[in-house]
This record gives sequence, C-alpha cells and structure tokens, in this order.
Amino acid sequence: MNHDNHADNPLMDFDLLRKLVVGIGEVSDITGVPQRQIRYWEEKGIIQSYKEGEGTTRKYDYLSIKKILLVKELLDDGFTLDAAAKKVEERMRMINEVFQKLSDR
Amino acid sequence: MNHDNHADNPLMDFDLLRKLVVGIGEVSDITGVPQRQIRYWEEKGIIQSYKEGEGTTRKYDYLSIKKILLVKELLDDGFTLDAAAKKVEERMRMINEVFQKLSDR
DNA sequence: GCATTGATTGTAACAAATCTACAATTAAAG
DNA sequence: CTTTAATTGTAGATTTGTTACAATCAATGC
Repeated sequence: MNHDNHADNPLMDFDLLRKLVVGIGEVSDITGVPQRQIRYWEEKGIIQSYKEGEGTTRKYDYLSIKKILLVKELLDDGFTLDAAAKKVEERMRMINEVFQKLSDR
Repeated sequence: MNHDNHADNPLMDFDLLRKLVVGIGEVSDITGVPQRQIRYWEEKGIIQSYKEGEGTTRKYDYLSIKKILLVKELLDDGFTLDAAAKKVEERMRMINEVFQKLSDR
C-alpha cells in the first residue's frame, strides 16, 4: 500500500535525512573546521558524534553539522568556546524541536 | 548581513543537504543494497557517484541514494536491471526538477 | 616577567573503510 | 547446455579515521 513513500516528496524525506550520516573528513570539508578541532570540541562535550559499532569511526548527522557550524560562527564572533557552547545549546533546543515536529509530519 | 542563513530553517537548508555526501558503506546501510552491488550498478552506468579527488573514495548525495532506493524497489517488483534503470531515469528527472526549484528558493 | 589556563595543533602507530581487478556463481532464456 | 544478465567473492593495496601523548600559542592574573 505504501511501497513508495520516498521519491514523491524530496523536500520532506526526513527519514532519509536522519540516516544521512557522514564521516569526520566530510564534516571537516563541509564546515571548514579541522578534524582535529572537531575531535577536541567533542572531548569537551560540546559536539557529539556516535559510532555504529565497537571500535569504528565517528558519524555525524545533519543536526550535528549544524551545531558545528553554529559554534564556529560564534567563535568567529569572539565568544569563548564555553560561551559559544552555552549559546548553541539553546539554539539547538529550538532547532531540534522544529525538526521533530516536521519529521513527525 | 546574512551571517546566519543556516539554523533558522532546518527544513530548507538545501545548501547543507547538497553537501551531505556519504560513503558507500553508509549508502549500503541506508538502502540495504550491498556495496558490491552498488558498484556494479555504477559500472553499468545506472548509478553515479563522484570522487572528491584523484584516487579517493566514492561519495553519494541525497539524490543518488534516492535513485538507488528506486532501482531496488523496481527490481523487487520484478523488472530487469535495464528496465528498472530506464524507468528510474524518468522518475529522477522529475525529482531533480522539483529539487532544483525548491533549492532555488 | 612568567606561570596558569583555555584553545588549538602535530604526529606516530595502529585500525577501519574503501578501492580495483580478477574470477566465480547463479538463474533464466533460447 | 550454452549464452547472457546479474550478482557475489576476495586479495592486496590505498585512503580515511582512531587514540594517546605532547607541543604551541595567546590572554589573563599575579
């Protein structure tokens, strides 16, 4: 009955969007933030990635990348890392909310 | 003036969506199509990926993944690979069009 | 000055992911 | 039972990513 719920609406395929997770090299290319720095932010708990199995590589989704872009922007604006992290938290809460609503239909 | 054109609208960030390109392992996980088979379809010219430099690895974007899902579906429905490929071409033309319009604003 | 702290960067040695190129297998069709 | 389409297997090389340890650099406080 619904064997083609994709492809109809390329705009709204949140299901697929969620699954689009990329490696750290790609994230670095996309955001312009060096891999080393991304790992550092992660150490400090500001950014989060996940691993698909034991002893594998970091994966980042759409929202994590957004977050990295936000942090970068704030740093460029002169905030400290900690201050940027705090500011970004609020922002991400809102984005996540919108995202959630949209992907719930 | 527009130093935060992302984050405002997670729905519409086609800019980021375009850059979200994933490796073949991820594509395989997402679609359920074995890596080997994806490469084979590519050899036959049905699927396309790109490489970011000489001697690097295949990357797939959102639309390529959609395409793979479509081919898979048609094969499951009993079409030949070639027939599926043909059918998918038409479908992708339309999807690309919509996508283009949306990302143009 | 100079020691402290926050932020970043460098790199070696190892592990995971992917690549190509060759060949084998399987199923359907004539 | 041979042909063709489609898929799968795999070795050996290359690319990408990992951790852990240490070095650098700038700002701040004493």
